[in-house]
Amino acid sequence: MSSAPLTRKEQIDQVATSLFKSRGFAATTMRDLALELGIEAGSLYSHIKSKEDILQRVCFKMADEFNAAFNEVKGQNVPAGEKLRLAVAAHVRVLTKNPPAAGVFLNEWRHLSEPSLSKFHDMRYQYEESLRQIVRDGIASGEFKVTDEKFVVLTLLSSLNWLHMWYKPEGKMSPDEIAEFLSNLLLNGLKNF
Amino acid sequence: MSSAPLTRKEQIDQVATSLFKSRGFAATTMRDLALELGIEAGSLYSHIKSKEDILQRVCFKMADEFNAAFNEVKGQNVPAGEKLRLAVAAHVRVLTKNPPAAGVFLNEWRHLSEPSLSKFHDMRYQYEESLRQIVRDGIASGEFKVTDEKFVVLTLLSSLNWLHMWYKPEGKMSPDEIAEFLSNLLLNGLKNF
DNA sequence: TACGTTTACGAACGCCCGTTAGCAAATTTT
DNA sequence: AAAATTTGCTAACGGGCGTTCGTAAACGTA
Repeated sequence: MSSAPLTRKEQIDQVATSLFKSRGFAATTMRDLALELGIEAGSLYSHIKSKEDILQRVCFKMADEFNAAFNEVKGQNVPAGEKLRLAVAAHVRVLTKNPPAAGVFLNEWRHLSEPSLSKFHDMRYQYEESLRQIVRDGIASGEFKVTDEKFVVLTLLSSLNWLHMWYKPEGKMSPDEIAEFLSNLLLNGLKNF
Repeated sequence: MSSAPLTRKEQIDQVATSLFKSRGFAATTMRDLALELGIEAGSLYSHIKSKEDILQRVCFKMADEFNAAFNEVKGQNVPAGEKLRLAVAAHVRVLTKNPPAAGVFLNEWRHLSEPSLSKFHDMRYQYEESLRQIVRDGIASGEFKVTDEKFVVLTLLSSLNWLHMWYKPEGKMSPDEIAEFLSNLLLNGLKNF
């Protein structure tokens, strides 16, 4: 359970991520960040290219993790309901593994500049589209009674993506239990939970 | 259907709200705002006290609207499921009546400074607590099978509060239809919609 | 016509921002 | 031990920020 030794650059990314999440990207200054690390602001530039450089690294690293987790689900040959359950679990697992990075990924991506911003948009669209496909399959097979798969996926992601706001690793529910709870709630509803 | 003539101050609030929502509070400059209004930055201060002054007005005005809409639901003597349905409808109605203001209320409140920030936190806690009470009543009466009312309310609000991100007044669904869709999804689930 | 109010201008203020440059320790590699 | 690399400092840059100030048109009202 020992953590690998972080390079200075990784330390910077990590501390910046936590500041970006709690104060926002725009409201976090390089001097704040340096102070947190016990060095001077100018010293940061021995390790990083720019402030946005950090943001890009965090955002695309998280995007990769979401995709990797989801790709393991995609291939499986199971009913839509079960596949959605697995997708939710994968999503929750990534979200809870690194809540600060998840927060930056979800809320601060809009401070990316082009062409990173467009690339980010594209990746997110693909991810959502894959989820919509699962819901469409469930509708086609009669498993889901709903008709508007866009609306369903938006609601699904919305309810998942606030998790990082209140999730605490030391809380009483594990990521898997959270995933199960959310799956049940969304698939069966409050009345038939 | 004619709109009342806006005072200059109300115009400023309105334009600022839309900028705060699309660019964020911190990334919106007074010079941006002035440009949008066709005046100089200094001229703004003939009408407003400060940049945060605008933010406060938007946030607390929205908070009042949420409370007002919810208070009409609170008093009604109906089963928990029905009451939750009404609360969702009320919430959606406020959310969709002014999406930019809703966006600022939901995402930019953290740029409030004390004591406004604490006041805001308190109001939101009260709102959430009222929702939790409905869920608790539903659990006590056996109407809801779930056990963790905190989790339920967090998920409920999460799925509602992203509405402003994609809702367009000219879209094919009315606020009431959206409310009904969301209520069904949350109460009955994807499988029994 | 005179007067108070509303609305706006344009310049400037003090401050903070991201970033750069040149230099010097410290650390690692050879 | 020498060389190369990593890490950090101090000082400063150009620029943008929210805001203030004194002034002046424009406007509604008497």
